[in-house]
Amino acid sequence: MSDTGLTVRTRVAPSPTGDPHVGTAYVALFNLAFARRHGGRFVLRIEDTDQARSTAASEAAIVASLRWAGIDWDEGPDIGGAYGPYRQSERVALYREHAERLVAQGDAFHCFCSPERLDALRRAQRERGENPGYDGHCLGVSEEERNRRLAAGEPSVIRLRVPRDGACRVEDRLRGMIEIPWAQVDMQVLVKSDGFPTYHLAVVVDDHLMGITHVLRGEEWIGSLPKHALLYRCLGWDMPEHAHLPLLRNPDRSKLSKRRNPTSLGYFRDVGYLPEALLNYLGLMGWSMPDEREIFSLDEMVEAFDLDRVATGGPVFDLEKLDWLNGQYLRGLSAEAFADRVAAWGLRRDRLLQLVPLVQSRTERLIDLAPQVDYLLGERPSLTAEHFAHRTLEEADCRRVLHHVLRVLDEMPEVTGEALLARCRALAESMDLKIRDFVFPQFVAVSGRSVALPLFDSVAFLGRDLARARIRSALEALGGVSKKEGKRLDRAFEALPAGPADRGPD
RNA sequence: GUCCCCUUCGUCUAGAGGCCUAGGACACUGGGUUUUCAUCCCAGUAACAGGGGUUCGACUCCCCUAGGGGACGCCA
Repeated sequence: MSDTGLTVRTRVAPSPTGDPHVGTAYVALFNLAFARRHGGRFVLRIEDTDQARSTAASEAAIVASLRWAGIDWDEGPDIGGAYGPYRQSERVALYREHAERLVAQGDAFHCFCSPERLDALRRAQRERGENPGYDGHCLGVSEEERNRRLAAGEPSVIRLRVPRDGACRVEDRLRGMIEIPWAQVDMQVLVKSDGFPTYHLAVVVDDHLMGITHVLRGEEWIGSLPKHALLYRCLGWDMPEHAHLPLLRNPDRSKLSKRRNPTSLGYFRDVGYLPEALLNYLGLMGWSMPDEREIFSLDEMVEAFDLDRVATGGPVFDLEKLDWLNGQYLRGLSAEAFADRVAAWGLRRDRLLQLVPLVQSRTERLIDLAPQVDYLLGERPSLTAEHFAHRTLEEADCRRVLHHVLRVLDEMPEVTGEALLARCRALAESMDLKIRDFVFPQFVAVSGRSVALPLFDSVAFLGRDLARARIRSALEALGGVSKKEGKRLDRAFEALPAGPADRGPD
């Protein structure tokens, strides 16, 4: 609060491990609005402490997407600031230093347990019906032994020492006092064996060092609150005020996920939502204007923002209302502005250039161009099961193919025509299908017809998210995939020789 | 399973004990304007999860139950 006399500082801290998520923009919006409202500063910090999954490409995409959405930060990895660096991989020494201090104080300890042991431990605990958690095995390691094993280069991590009795009480700005028994809190790893910190250590150290006064983050973090509170205490720091925002939900009320819905900011851009409409819509999720106005700009939201008006129930991310809102914005544009938006969206030269290799050889008169690319520049027709009638493939086969392709799409780090072709060739072969047949349901799903421009290039042009949405909707047209069938298909996919690579995060 | 969070129309929400015969928006239905369609305008259907308290009075406060969600990783 501004009444603390301190400058309000908030941050959003995405992890660069995948496509830019609409939830990131949502949390960023609230942090931004709160900071601006109180004349404070809003910071972008990149949490790239997972060396295996973080990529520079993802970071770049996130930065670009947030900017596209209209989110602006005062400090960040791309623009610098007084509290840098703003990329956690560049702050490792800092975490190390604090971790060592915690070890010296006896608040943390080295652990030499192998992943295999921990795995077996957790399995056994679950079998016994106990809560999985570290058993304190290395708590008994003497200082001499520890130093010897460390000197010998034995792999180790640093864990937080957590009290066993009592409960941790922390005030949440939105939900009031939250009390969690310490027995529920695991002895969390703070420093991994690669020397990198985990989220829990890094977030506390950075939020403190960067002068963050208010942490507005997703509800999913409530369970980690005790660890963070304990770290603040052990390090002798004041804890920033915490407010856990509700989680955006799928229509079935589970946490919004890319497996069930479009979640990538790129999707919203490619389909043609205006960033100001998207931001407005996100502002309607769990928050309302004092006068109940539903159409408002970012500036208007900033002016009126008040944490007391944040609701705690998880809002369903409902595309229908977003569509209406986007329509309001689109219709409100001048003819000039509208034309500019259309051009910037789909008729850019670079975008058109991507189309040329697909259409040039098939074109005799320019007027014939539009019908060829209709499904690439526009929505494809809606489908029914009849669209999938095929001389050899049954509906069940089509479902199987589409489901598996969806999995492939999820797993590919980058969707290119060539990569997709290679992947689908292998998949078709291991499913004992001719590529020609394998490709049929995809043509229908993606283009709405069985004959269209080259499939894989079409998918690449549309992009992962749009393609995913169309295949999902095709699957619906085929009667939908029940939870049970989904599991069965997942298993079938995983059993295929050309099956899965690593599945990405949501 | 354990812990935690949440619960107003199908959906987003207003409501901080009497102003509530529960308001608005999307969606839906009906009507009007319009060369079709859309826009736009008007009207309508539709909710306080259930049960106990507290109180003169509960959507609003407390408790229990139910339902939903999240977390239980060398991921964030």
